[in-house]
Amino acid sequence: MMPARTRGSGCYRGRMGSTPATRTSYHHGALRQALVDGAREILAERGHDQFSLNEVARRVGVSTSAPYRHFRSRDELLAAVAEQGYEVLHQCLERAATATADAGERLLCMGGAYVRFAQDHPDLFVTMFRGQPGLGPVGHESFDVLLSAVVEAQRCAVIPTAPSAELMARSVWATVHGLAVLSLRQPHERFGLDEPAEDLAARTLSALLGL
Amino acid sequence: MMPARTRGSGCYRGRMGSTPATRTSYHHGALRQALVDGAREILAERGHDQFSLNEVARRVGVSTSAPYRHFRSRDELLAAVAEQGYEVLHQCLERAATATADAGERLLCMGGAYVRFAQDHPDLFVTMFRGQPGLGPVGHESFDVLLSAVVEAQRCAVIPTAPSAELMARSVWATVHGLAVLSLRQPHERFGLDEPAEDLAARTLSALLGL
DNA sequence: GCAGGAATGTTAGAAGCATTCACATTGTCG
DNA sequence: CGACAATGTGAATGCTTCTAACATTCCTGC
Repeated sequence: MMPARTRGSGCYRGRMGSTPATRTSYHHGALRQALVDGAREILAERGHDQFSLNEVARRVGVSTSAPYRHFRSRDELLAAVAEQGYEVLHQCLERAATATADAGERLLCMGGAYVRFAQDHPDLFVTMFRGQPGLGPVGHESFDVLLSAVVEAQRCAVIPTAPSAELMARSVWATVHGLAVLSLRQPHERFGLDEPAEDLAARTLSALLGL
Repeated sequence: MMPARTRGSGCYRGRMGSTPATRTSYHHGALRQALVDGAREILAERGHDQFSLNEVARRVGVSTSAPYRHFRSRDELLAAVAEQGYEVLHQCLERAATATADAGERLLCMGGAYVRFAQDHPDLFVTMFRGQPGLGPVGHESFDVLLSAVVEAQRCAVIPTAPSAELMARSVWATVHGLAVLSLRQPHERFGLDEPAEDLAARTLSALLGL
């Protein structure tokens, strides 16, 4: 009944908000992505410890067992969120990488983009680094973007060539990662100074790389 | 009945292992600490996602509601674990700080101690940085140890005095924290090189501080 | 020493969550 | 059009956290 079946994907006309969405057809149409989005909402609102798969289902307007048609487990949904996070991060890094022609400044921009990503999308950032260890394939792509920038900077001799590019990239990643984590945790605890985290990243990276 | 009541604390004669401990008296005697220890065991074995307060209680050999006499909630037990972590970290940092007289080398030792702490006690480390934001009071003490070392190194002019000591300490903390996190997550993924994380820390900090 | 309250532990149970299974509805393809 | 795959539902299981009423033990003031 109800001739509303806009062919699979897209026939979902619930509200974006947090009220239990109303559906017009038996099938949702785009449940998988809706679940990921709903999960992100809840993660952003209540944090990981309060996260509940049942609540995601309720919010999306579907029975609590429906998610299992798309994800084997609650953790797999969170993994999908993390994967989306790696994609967004990858885009942020690539945008930063192409923002400037100077190889040294490029590294600073990328560091800033990393911490800004963490602050703009804490739900994604926390999810990415909470689950099981290991980068997804897209995580490796993100690292490659950084690695290329380091290689290029070494080629231009704007940073020392002393440790290998991989080691140096790892140091850079670790540094900005630490900055991102701590900036999320202790907003400005103890340091009244509210230097934007990206500035702090640029300063720290400058020192680290001898720029 | 049963004249075994070695006066409160200490009358607990369960095994250290993971089998449900047997108790001889009604009262446990040192339940609070036993719960923290049990929690650490489970965290080390199964990780945070599998952590269950009920299981801690079972393992310690006590009913599932007994923990609530000592902790208002499951999270409060985890907070106690985190607090213990900050104490251990503090000791590690102080030991490293007094290991050498050279102000510059001291900073490297402390960085190494930080990542070694994370690797030796991942249960504590993860718990400390998983819960609600903010350092406990003991966390601040740990930071103060680092801050003092930076101040001293600046006084000896072995590191630049350019950014304030607080900012520099924050950079150092962030850097070693990032190294610790990533070393726990990607053991040696992608880098066949298995440079001990402490060496990586020393190298990275040397570059950061211009040592 | 002993009464009685403060600590501490127990049992039973409410409410919520993850997961599964049998079943219902719908899209799709021959 | 008719079967089959995909997708969603309802009910049930066994876990979890947490509360409430009750039991035992410690300890303190008399």
